[in-house]
Amino acid sequence: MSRYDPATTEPKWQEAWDKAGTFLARRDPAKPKYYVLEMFPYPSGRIHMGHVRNYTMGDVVARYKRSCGFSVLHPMGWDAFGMPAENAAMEKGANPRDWTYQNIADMKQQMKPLGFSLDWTREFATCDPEYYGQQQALFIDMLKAGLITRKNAVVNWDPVDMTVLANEQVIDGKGWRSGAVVERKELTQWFFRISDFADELLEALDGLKDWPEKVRLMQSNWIGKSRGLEIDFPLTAPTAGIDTIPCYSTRPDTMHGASFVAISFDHPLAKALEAGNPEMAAFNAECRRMGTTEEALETAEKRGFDTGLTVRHPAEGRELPVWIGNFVLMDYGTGAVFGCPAHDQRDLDFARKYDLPVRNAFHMPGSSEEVGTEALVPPKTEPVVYVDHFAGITEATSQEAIDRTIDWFEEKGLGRGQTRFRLRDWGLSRQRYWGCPIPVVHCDTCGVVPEKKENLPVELPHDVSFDRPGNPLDRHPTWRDCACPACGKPARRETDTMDTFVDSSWYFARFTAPRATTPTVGEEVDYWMNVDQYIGGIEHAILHLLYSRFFARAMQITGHLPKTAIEPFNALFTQGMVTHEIYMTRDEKGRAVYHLPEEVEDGKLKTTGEAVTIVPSAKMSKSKKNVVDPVNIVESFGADTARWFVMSDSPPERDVEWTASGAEAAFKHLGRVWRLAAEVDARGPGDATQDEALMKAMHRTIAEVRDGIEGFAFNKAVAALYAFANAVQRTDASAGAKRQAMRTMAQLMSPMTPHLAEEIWHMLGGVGLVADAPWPKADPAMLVEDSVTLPIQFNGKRRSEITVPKDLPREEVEKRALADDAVVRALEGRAPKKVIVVPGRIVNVVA
RNA sequence: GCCCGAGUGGCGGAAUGGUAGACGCAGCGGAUUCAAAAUCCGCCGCCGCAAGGCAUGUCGGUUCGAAUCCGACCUCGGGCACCA
Repeated sequence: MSRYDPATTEPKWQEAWDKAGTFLARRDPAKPKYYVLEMFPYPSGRIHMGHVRNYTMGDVVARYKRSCGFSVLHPMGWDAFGMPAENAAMEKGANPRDWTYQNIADMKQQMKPLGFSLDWTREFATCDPEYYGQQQALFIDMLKAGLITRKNAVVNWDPVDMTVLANEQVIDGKGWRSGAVVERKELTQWFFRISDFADELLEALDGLKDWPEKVRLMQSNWIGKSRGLEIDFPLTAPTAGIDTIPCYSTRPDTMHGASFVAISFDHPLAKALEAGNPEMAAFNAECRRMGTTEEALETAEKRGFDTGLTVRHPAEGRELPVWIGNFVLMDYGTGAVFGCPAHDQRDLDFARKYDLPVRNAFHMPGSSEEVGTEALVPPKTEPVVYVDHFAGITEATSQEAIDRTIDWFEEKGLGRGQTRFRLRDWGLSRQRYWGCPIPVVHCDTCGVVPEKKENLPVELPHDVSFDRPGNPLDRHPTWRDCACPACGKPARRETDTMDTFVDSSWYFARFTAPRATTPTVGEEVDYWMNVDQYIGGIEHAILHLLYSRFFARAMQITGHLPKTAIEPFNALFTQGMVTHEIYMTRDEKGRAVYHLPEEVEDGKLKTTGEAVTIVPSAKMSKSKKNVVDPVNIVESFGADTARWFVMSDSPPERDVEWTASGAEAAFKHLGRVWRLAAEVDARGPGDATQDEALMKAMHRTIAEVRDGIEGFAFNKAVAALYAFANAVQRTDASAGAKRQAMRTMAQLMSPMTPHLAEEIWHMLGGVGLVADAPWPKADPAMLVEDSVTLPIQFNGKRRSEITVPKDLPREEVEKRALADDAVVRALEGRAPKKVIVVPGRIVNVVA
């Protein structure tokens, strides 16, 4: 062999690892453990470059930690429930279960050649009855522990298809299949009581030192702890048995500027009034068609309807009109707010539109400007001058004024200071087939009864039809029928299934004992939990991670996790996407037509020669056809090339653009490394001590690769390895020193390019597998240089540089700098005002 | 709309208060070759003949010194509770 051939080399070493059981996770009390986990994939059927990047990062960490002497757990599984299987059933007549398992088989076959150091014996899919049966057991335990409740919630309802729609199935307020205008419908559903843990989940964020700051911030804002005031606004004429409208506000200091009260279209008062007012009923009905997302609500045009009722200002006694506002959510606070147009932009827009008064509650010191079209929102930390303030405040920061106003209202008995959270309970019911059945039974005598654990799993029926919309479980001839677990009389199963977020909220714990007949096993979770390093996309920063954090607590309360695992993920890393240019032409009607990268050459279509428009890099997506299939890359260049490329160039947290030239360059480099190893005389003379320059470069590289991997800067580790290859290529060192250098090269590259590393390790006479070799250590003595080059600045601009011995005293450095030609010229005979010497870094002469 | 993040050569990026552009891609020049592929060596921010000047999304500030810290803005990306 005169050239590196991945097609024969890669399978060879994969077989060697398999045969030796190299990557099986074993509980070993003599070693520290390390659990590295990548967010498991949805089995779409094809792996994509995003998967390759995600799993390569995890693999680099797993292999590195293994070399450092840890007992590593690095498992893989499938997040297998979800809507795409049902869509495939509707579109292609596939059975969701068969479709999903075929996809899993396909994806596994595509993933295996990439050579990840996974323990495949622990693989499972969330749609395995052995998995979701244990999830049902967890549900029952959590229900009994009071962690789950039932209440009403609003869903998107398609009145034509008679089915519940997911938010992504609502397009411009219409059902994606039927095109019917979507309605809001209230259903009784199951909820995890996550809001009971709001404060706890918030406080514990501080302890997550190895999570990205941005993720902690996002979670903190999502939980949204606020302190405010609940104030009762008495109706001047009580209506429908309602005599006050309680409002919650985090800015009670603006109460003097209150000029209206807005209630939700779902507020009890609105519901009572609309019965006798067709116009109002029509307005409310329109509001209720708005969709259920916060985004839809916030971006919709602000509209209102005057109820004709008035309330009294609780502190000032004046009358304020009561409006229905399409921007007020019944789920938040009390479903009613007071509007202060002077100090809130949304309220101001609303007031201008409906000609409501605008009153200043305060102004900035030294001014008293009228509010025009822009609300006056002062910074929280600077004092403002309060106008006619009932709580006796004249000048204060808004935070001080908020606190004092809350106290004042509490003293007078007119309001209640409250801490509230934005976080709502987690609705887990889904009106769908392809999910984990909720293990409860509805009995006419006993009501809602949890299934007995010995009857688990409540298994999904296989014989289902998707010939019409809706949940096939509802119309299955026999599945619903069962005996009540309490009284034994005929009863009906719950046909709702669980949100797929439930499946992914505890899978990490299941990997520690994937075949157990209980959800977890004490000694296994005690040893393996927590996940030491979790890696996945930033799109999961809030929901998946927050739900998992809640689940860890709920599992601890129900005895399925130890107290030490209350936060399941010690360290989190969020990686960027893999992107690619988009190639586009237009058809005769001007519509965009997209082309696969392999159909394009030099900016032209290979078939017709037509020039394509190149749209800058975007997330790889099937619809834009800017996808590169990892299978093709592995076939042309080998797994190591794909792995090396996705680790190089871009920092892992940022997006990386896939380019054909970049992939080829990676391939060429691996060939060069192989050649460098092949050229080394495996028995040639010489030893490392004689070639200090090469050995210094080697130790520097050891340190840089270590720092790069530990600091999640794989691109820098790769850059260091490129530089080291250049050093080896250019050296005239002895065969012995080169051999040493290239063996270390094999070790340092092994986390990224494990197959090539095994090959050259073997060529150079390395003992056993490089995967089993202990990680090389950088010798601190080899990392220091004797002299250092210092740039010399004059007034902060670089003018020259001097090379001085490393330990030269500061005064001597200053003396030599001032003697420098460029400095002498710039000083023009003047004396310097100041000379700043930063040892080892820079000299700045200030004149 | 709200919350979070990112913007540096032709391109991906490095430098996280101290020489802006490590390393790689593309490009240019050379060696080798009958020729090509492969490989190797060198050059490579912009303007300028040069001296020098200008450059890290934009504008302003702090500092002896700012890509890095602060303020305002612009653009792009992620999330917004039933996509996974």
